[in-house]
Amino acid sequence: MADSNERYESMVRKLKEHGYKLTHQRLALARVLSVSEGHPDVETIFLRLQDSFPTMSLATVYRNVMLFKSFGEVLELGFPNGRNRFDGNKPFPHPHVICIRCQKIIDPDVGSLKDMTEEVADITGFVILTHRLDFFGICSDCMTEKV
Amino acid sequence: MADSNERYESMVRKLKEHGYKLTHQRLALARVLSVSEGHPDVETIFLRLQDSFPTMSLATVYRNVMLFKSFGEVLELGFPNGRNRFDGNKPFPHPHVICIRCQKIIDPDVGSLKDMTEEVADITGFVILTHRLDFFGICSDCMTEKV
DNA sequence: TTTGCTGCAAATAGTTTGCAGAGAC
DNA sequence: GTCTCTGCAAACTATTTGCAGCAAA
Repeated sequence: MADSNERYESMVRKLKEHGYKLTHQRLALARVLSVSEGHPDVETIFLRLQDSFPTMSLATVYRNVMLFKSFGEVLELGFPNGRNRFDGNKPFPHPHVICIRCQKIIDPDVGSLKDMTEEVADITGFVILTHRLDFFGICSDCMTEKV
Repeated sequence: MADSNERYESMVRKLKEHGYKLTHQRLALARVLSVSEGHPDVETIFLRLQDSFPTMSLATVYRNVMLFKSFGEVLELGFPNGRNRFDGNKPFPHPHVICIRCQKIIDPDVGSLKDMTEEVADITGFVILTHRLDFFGICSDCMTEKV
């Protein structure tokens, strides 16, 4: 896991560089995103912020998560069920392993896709900008649990 | 591309095996899905069906695409924007290359992810059931087009 | 003081569901 | 003739937007 203080500083720097105001809400959100324990969805981020920031609204969470995403400071993982999840700790493409029972998401340390990306570019004539690789399965906790 | 007649027969067989009725709507949908030219979204499938089937409703498309998906006869590609797309021609995990300008999706012929899947299972302790690999970029048509 | 930001509530868009009539077998 | 399926419209859910008041700089 990346150093979350560095991540936080980077987010704050991007706000300043782009001329956005440093509101309490944005700073609190940057704090939560920079840790991003467990790849939270918007609801989870909202709940974590309410602990320290009771007046926070959902709309503000959406607006500012998207703002940080536009700076490349947050990676959005979209899902068909509409509960997208966010990673502000490692905001660059990397593989995910997702438990289809408990929805846990972890980051495995595996080799990069650089070779395959080049192969795909050669074959298809696309200019490849990014990628997404998810493995779906059942985590060991859920495997040992009674049904 | 797989043989679309074989795919169609397979879909019809699954309907019979599971005791579902062979309605005109389901057969027409199976025909469209078995070709799946261009990984259509629900709206596109709906429009294609209306040519030959003017009374078709969107709800019926949704219900039956999901029915075929439950048989493993259709692969759903979910996207954060909510316009999910479907592949009834190759309903098993395979890489996709997606143009972020024109939304075209193509299937590149690249090596499998078998080795990486095993590596991920070893590292994480997950039982890996499926995966998804998408490359995002700009296709050659869109690259040469004027902005 | 100025300008951008937040919170609220209403709007939006894709998808799902309840129900009465239609159709497969 | 029976029982599932369809079409319609309303419901649902995550997200976005308009707007009036608030707060950062």
